[in-house]
Formats: sequence, C-alpha cells, structure tokens
Amino acid sequence: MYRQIADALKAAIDAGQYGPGDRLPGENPLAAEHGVAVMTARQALRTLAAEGVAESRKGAGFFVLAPFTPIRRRGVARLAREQWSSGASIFSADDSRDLTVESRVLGPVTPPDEIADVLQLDADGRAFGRYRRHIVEDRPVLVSTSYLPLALVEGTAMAEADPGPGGIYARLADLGFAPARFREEIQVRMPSADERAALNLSGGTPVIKVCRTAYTDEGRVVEVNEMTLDSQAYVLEYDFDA
Amino acid sequence: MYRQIADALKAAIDAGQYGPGDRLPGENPLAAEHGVAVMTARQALRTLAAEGVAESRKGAGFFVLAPFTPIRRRGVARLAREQWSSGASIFSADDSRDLTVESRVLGPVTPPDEIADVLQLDADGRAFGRYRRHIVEDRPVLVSTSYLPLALVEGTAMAEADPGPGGIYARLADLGFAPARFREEIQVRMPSADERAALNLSGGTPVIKVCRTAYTDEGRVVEVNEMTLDSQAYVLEYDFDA
DNA sequence: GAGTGGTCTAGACCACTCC
DNA sequence: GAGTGGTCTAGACCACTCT
Repeated sequence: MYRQIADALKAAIDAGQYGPGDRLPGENPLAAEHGVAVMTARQALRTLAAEGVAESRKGAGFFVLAPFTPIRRRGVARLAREQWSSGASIFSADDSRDLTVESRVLGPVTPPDEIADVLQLDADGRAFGRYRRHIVEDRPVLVSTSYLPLALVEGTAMAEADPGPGGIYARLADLGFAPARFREEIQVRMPSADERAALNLSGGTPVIKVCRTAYTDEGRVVEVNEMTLDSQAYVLEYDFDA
Repeated sequence: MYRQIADALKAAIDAGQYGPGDRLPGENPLAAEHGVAVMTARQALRTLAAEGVAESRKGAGFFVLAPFTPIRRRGVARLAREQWSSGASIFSADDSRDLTVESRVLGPVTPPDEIADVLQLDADGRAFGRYRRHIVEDRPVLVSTSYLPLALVEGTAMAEADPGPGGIYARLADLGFAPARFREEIQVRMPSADERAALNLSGGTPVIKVCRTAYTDEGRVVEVNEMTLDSQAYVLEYDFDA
C-alpha cells in the first residue's frame, strides 16, 4: 500500500508534475486522498526520502530534490605532476563546473591513530591540519582534513591560508619533497550525524571515504588526506596500465 | 526514546552480551522491559538494522551480524600483466582468505546501452556475457557481468566455463589482444531489490558499482565488466604515480 | 501452535516552519 | 496561528519461522 503511494508520487515527479524544490503533499492530504491512515502515508513519504528522491524538512514538508550530474573525479590525471607543477589546482581536472573550496588552517592537531601511524609522527603525535569543504552549485559535495608533518610546514607557505599556485603539492616540491606516488583507499558507509550535517545529506545517502597518502620518491609520507564525499555527487575514475 | 533502546542494545552487543548470530529480544519483550509501546521498540530494532549492526529475518527475529574484515582490493596490482600472465587469478592479489567464484557463461546477450556503446558493438548489439559471484566465508560479496566482443570469443577457451589459467585476460593475450590499459569507474548507491537479494544484503547497506573497461595497446575495447560490491565487504585501494 | 517481523489503523503531543 | 514532520501510544491482521 505505502509502496503504491510512493510509486504514484515518484511517477508524478518523473512526469514533471512536481519539479525540483517543489513541496509534495503532506501526510494528511495524502492519507485522505488514498483512503489510508496517516502513518501509512508517512511511510510512503519516508520511502521517497530514503530513495533520495525527496527530502524532509522539519515543520515544512517533503521537497523534491534537484537532480545533480555527478562530478567525474579523475583519480590519476588530477594528481599528475604536470597538473600541480603547472600551478593548476588539482580539482580543476575534475569537472568543468565552478567549484568553491573553503579552506581553513587548523594548525597543529592530533590526528586519528591510524593516520598518526602512517605519518610516522614523533612523540608529541601532532601534525599540521587543514580543513576543506568543496561546494558545487551551492551544494557541499566534499569535506576533508589534510595532515602534514609539522616540521615540513612550519614557517612555509603551506601554513598560510592560501599556499599559492599549485597548492600544497607544488610547495612540497619547492622544498624538495615532491609527491611521487599516491595511494587512495576507498570505503563506503552511511554517514555519521556530523557528516550528514557537513554535507547537507538527506535520507539514505551513503558517503564515500577516500584516504589518500602521498609519498616522495624515497618513500617518505608527506601528506595524508582524509576525505568524505557525498556519494550521489561523484563518479570516481581510475586509469592505469596492465 | 527509541534511540535510547537502540543504544542500550548496541552497548549490550559491544559488551559481548549478544554474539554474532544471536537473536535480539523481540518487540514485545523489549517494549515491556522499557515500558514503551511496541511500535517504539520496533523502531529501535529497525534503527540497529539500518546501521548494519543487526539484520531482521521475517518471522524469526533480529539477529546480530557477524563482523567482517573487509577485503582489500588492490585495484592496480591485481590487474598487472605479471598477475594474469603468470597464470594467477586476479582475485588472488586481493586477500589471503579463501574465495569461491561461481562463474556462469551467459553466451550472446544484449548489454545495457552504455556498455554497448563502449564495446562498439555492430548492428545486432550482442556481446558475450559471463556472470560471476564471489563468496568469502559463506558471504556473497560481489556479483558481476562481464561483456566481451562476440567475434573475439566464439570458438575460443573464453567461451568455456573455465577459461584456464590466468583467466580471460590471459586468453585475450594468447590471441594478440592483451589488455594494456584499464579504466575503473566507481559509483555508490543503495541497492535495488535484485542486488539486495544477490548479495544477501540487510538493512541500510549501500553497494559499490565498479565498471571496468579493458583496452588493448591500440585502444581497442576488449572487455567491459560491471561489478556490484557489498560496500561493507571491501576496501578499494589504488596506487599510482604523480 | 506459538512467536516473530511487516504492515496497517486511528488517534495524540511537540517543536518547528511559514505566513 | 495553521500546518508540518518527528515521535509515541495501543491496538490489529497476516505471512512467515521455528519447535
């Protein structure tokens, strides 16, 4: 029964009867219209939210979500040496759409244990942190925290709000610590409450966790970047040779 | 209120009071114990299922799920030429655990449009299909459908149930169509009903869709493999140079 | 046959949003 | 102030599982 109502609403949306941002009928009208209990109408609306078709706003109603063309994130090409050594940002390889990056310097922080291990931190266990938030078409699509060895960063442009053309990797290269190899680890799960808030996620949208480690030629770890992506907003692409 | 009950159950599970496979208290006992309505106790159990802590079995109850160490899928290394040219299976690079692969030859099939485009199929739009299902510790973790150009496959070992040591890629190499480059595209979403059944997924577990395209040196597409992964069962790893 | 989860009914209160 | 979703109550029937 609730599936029928949900499907009927979905069909109406696909038919253009409700456009992006439009409010769907509330529980009471829906229940009356279909001759069911309010709780049943609720479940239909909730189902649409879980499927990512609509979102609920407390005290306001259920609203049709705008379709979003996923960002194609070219995992290998975006991190090629030519990309950052030419002064371009990494993200500019991803998508032709405008991207806003909010960047906030955290300064010395204590990273999670797994990351502290990879970074080979000394006794005090602190690293230089930077928080970023990517926004495309007014939609937050990624948040990340980047960790670098404190000793490498202090007193350099990397500690500035804007590290300059080519970003952190170009600055590392200036100091003789150019990243030569990367490892990206991808995991998927449902978001925590914090992540749901930071990415403005609604309903049953999973997040993609990407953890990137940057190594120099000699195998020294110079950065660990832990990213949280809105899974609906991204297609990850990796190109490589056999 | 339902959060409190859910958290209490979660704590009891973490404390070892309920082990993997154990049945949790039903709605009625739970409601009585906490002095709430049955519907509220239900919501608590449902929350645990959505979080992937427990699963519901119709007519039987809610059961604690076994923790599962994710498979580390080494995206680049597993597809290296040395891997398949040495006669090893691709999967053997992933994990030390035993992996069962069910393989079923589908024969000539009509692939989805996107895949037909990539494969550059001729007028009839048919390709050689093979279905696979990966099982680790009795748990299905991946299903896939692989498509190859019909002309390349017919009358060769690739059309057999067992294509021999090194698998399809080794056979393609025998014929002078060795894969030289790969592209993997990753997307994440909630599973369809079919996918939920095939992977025995419970509650709010997302799936990872990996679509791999294999190219020869000359850029000819020789395989498209569309995979569906249980997101809780995998960590995807990609290593590459700057 | 007893117990279970899946679904449905018919109410209710609250905090919140919008007008 | 009216309407909304979030949550809760107190019942009910059904198909299913397990013993």
